[in-house]
Parts: sequence; C-alpha cells; structure tokens
Amino acid sequence: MRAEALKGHLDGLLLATLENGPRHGYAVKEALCEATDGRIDLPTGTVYPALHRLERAGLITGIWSVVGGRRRRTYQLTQAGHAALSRERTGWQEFATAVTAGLGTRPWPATS
Amino acid sequence: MRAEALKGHLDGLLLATLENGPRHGYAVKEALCEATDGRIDLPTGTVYPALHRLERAGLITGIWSVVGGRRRRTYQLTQAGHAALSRERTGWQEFATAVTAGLGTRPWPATS
DNA sequence: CTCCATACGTAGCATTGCTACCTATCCCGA
DNA sequence: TCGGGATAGGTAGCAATGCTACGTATGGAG
Repeated sequence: MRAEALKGHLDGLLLATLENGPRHGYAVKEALCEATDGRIDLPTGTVYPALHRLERAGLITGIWSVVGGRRRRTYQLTQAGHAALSRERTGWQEFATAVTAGLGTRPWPATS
Repeated sequence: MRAEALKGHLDGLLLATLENGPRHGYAVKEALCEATDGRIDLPTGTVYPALHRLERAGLITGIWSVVGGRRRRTYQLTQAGHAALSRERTGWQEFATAVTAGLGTRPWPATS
C-alpha cells in the first residue's frame, strides 16, 4: 500500500480500534494491523503522534498505568470521539463512492 | 468532503479522466466533477499543478493549441500513464478494502 | 460595459504520515 | 550469561500534497 494513501483517513481508523473498549497505544497499532489482515501495519512513529493529536483534539482521553514493569497509556473514546468516529465513517463512505466513481471502476468489490 | 481526504488519490482520478481520449486541463477538472456528480470539484489551483506533476513524471504529455482565442494545453496519457492508472486502480481497491475493514463498516455500499 | 465562464498559472501554507532515532523492560534461546 | 526480539513509549525533522489566494487573459451574455 502506498504510504501517503492513508493521509486524512488515519484518525478514523484509530478511533475505530477504541470503539469496543479502551486500549493502550501499542495495542491500538496491533488491533488495526489485525483488523486489516496486516494491510495497515503502522510504524510507532505514526501511531503515537496521532494519538497525541486525537487527545489534544478531545476525541480520546488517556491514563497512565504500569503493567509488568512497563508504563502504558490507556486511551478511550470520549463522547466527541464517538461522534467523530461516526462522522469519519459516513465521510469515508462518501469519499469512497466518489473516488470509485471517478476512477471508473466497478462499484464494489470487483473481487470476482 | 473533507479537503485533505483526497491526498494521495488525486493522480489516479486525473489520469482516469484522460483514459478515453485527450483533454485540456480545464476539461479534466470538469470531467472529474461530472463523473463524481459534483462530489469532487477541484479548485484550479489543485488541478494545474497536479497536471504539471503528472507531466514531469512522464504519465501524460501536453501540447499547446489555441481555440477561440484561448490557449489550451491538451493532455493525453502516455504508455506509462496507462500503466500507472491501472496500478492506481488496483491500489485503490486494496486501500479501500483495508480502510473499510479497519473502520468496521459494511463491505459495501451500506446504502441499504 | 460589466460580469461570468473559460483557461492557464504561481506562491506560500498547513497538514500529515513517515523515517530514523532514542529509552526502557521482559523473556526466550544460545 | 548474554544478545536479541517483542513490548511500550517517545521525539525531531522531512517530504509530499492539496488548498487558499492571488494574477492574467479572452469571449460572450446581459
């Protein structure tokens, strides 16, 4: 997958991993990797700054803890985060529809 | 549609408008707007630099002409451009599949 | 004669994900 | 015992890219 393709769509993906309960940063990365069958395997240098951004934006909140000698920051969605995730989903649908139309490909999955 | 969403996917869309014959820059913009039902209506400040980029990359070639007193630069896909378009399409499919999975939305169109 | 559509263009900006690097702990295998 | 990998967090700086805000010019409609 081309690196820059993700631009503008990362936030929604991160939020989605937190929808069913809190996770710490590293687990977010793992969850996203697993959910996409390894197709989206983010470097940590992408994940952590993005989580900081989401926290600054008030979409997630994090608390520190220590598990097995390792410090963790566990994040969970805020009310605003849930709303944002919802927006990201509908936004993605619209975007994907538009690009698919623009590219002139089959509506979906074309995996026949 | 969020502005930054397009990042990394514009080239394929522009190439696609040139697949069925040459067009000049302004017509590319119009064609894309029409193909997407107005959902992707690019400012000219996006289109022209992007076309220059594609030409520098050897994916399209342009020739000047004058029609009705107005100068035009008409572009057409090169061999490499056709190949790139093909890659963009498969890349888009993979990308869309991954993001859809990551967001946990319905495979498609979810417009039910 | 003014305004809009057509047609092209550039400068500079903001965002964003990536590379490359750093620290630290725990555990497994050699 | 010691090295390396997985786990867990982080930062600095870069490159790419689309957008905003302009500027230039012609033709036709009102």
